[in-house]
Amino acid sequence: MENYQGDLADIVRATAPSTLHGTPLLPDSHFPTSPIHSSQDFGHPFAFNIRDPLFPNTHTTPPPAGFFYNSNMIIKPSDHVEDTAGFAIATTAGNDNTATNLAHKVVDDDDEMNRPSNIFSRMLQISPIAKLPIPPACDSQGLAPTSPRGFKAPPLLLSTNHNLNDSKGCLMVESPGLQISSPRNTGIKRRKSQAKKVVCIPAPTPANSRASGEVVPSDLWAWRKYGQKPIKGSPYPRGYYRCSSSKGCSARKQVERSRRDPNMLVITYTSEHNHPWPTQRNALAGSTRSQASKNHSAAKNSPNSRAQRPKSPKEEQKDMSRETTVSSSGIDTNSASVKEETDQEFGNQFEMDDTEFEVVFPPPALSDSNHTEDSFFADLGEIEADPLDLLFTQGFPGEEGRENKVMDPFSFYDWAGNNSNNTASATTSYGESKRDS
DNA sequence: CGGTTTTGACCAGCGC
DNA sequence: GCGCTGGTCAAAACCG
Repeated sequence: MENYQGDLADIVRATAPSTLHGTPLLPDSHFPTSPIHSSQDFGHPFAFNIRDPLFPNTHTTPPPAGFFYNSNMIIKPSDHVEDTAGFAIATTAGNDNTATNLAHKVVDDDDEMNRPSNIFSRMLQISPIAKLPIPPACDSQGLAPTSPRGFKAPPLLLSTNHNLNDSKGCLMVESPGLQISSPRNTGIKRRKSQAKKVVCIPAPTPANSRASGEVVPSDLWAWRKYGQKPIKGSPYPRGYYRCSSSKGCSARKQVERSRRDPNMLVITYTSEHNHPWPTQRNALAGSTRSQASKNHSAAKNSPNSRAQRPKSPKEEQKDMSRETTVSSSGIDTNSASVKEETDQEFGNQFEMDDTEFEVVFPPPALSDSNHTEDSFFADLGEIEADPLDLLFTQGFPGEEGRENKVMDPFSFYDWAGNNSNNTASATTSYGESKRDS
């Protein structure tokens, strides 16, 4: 998989779970042996003729399974998709990337569709024909139906704005309960239409959250936070990150919690990386602040202030604690619940223009986490036994600091930044030099 | 010292 | 044109 790169790869690499139901996630050949890719590999994430970390299926070479890549995020016009999706990813695209095209391209490889999924693979899926009750999911605002399991929500509409004949073309998911990015539907951003990818993922554990309660899902890209804003209608602020792996890289992402389901994160990727994804995170300065120190810092440095901090760090922490149940191993058992319960697929039909699609979401994280915990950890056992575990215990070539560290299957959310056990921070510490000062 | 995060200020898009 | 809102800038603080 020397050809793929990007967020997915990052996550795949950082994600230990490699089996589900005892099935290997992917052939070894699907795993990258090197994080370094040819220059052609780091093109526009939204172009379908090049390798897109979030849309591996659009490429001729089978992408590595797992997470985004694992076909898990599938938009498929008519075929029934049995595979499970990792996350819902809505992509805005330019020119020929109509939703339909997108859909067809995305599902080009049926093998990918049927590839077994990983532990996260069922968190949120898009598949064609399920006729199931819709579980909580994210919209562009991270809105998720708060309905209990079995709740039947209105159909989702995934459509393309055909009024835009250029890069403004947007893939939209429209629904009272789900809605993914749109130029005019200004949930994420309303400025110049920009290619975006919206990804919903389960929120990282509090261990991976910042003192403010902000969670920082991470990938191999190095992100530097450059801003945070309170979002109207949402109790959670949105964090703004830009790629710090390379000077001049315009890749950015926005991270915010789902309003209705705080356990879900909505990550919006904009622009593209113009460089290979980093082989290592070399800069630790400012990036390895321990949670404790962060808490301290936060407490010390956050005297005020504006709505960016709707709650004090402590309050946020409390909230986080309430929102997620963390096992002694630091694993978010709510996520575990999701993982476990997603065995029952929930679907929701939507359409993309004249093509019908279906989004399958994970079931809500139920309160009876105890119920799921056992099975979850049972699955962890599987994970640990998986050969791919090597990838996460020994790391990849060139990944100093990761070797010999058994990664929390959820730790991919933050490879280090906020977890002192890890040495690198996905949201920190890479190449971009400080603004000349 | 070089990197990050924090956060107040500013800018720009959009609706009215 | 104005106000609202989201996105970005950049100085200061912080960390290893």
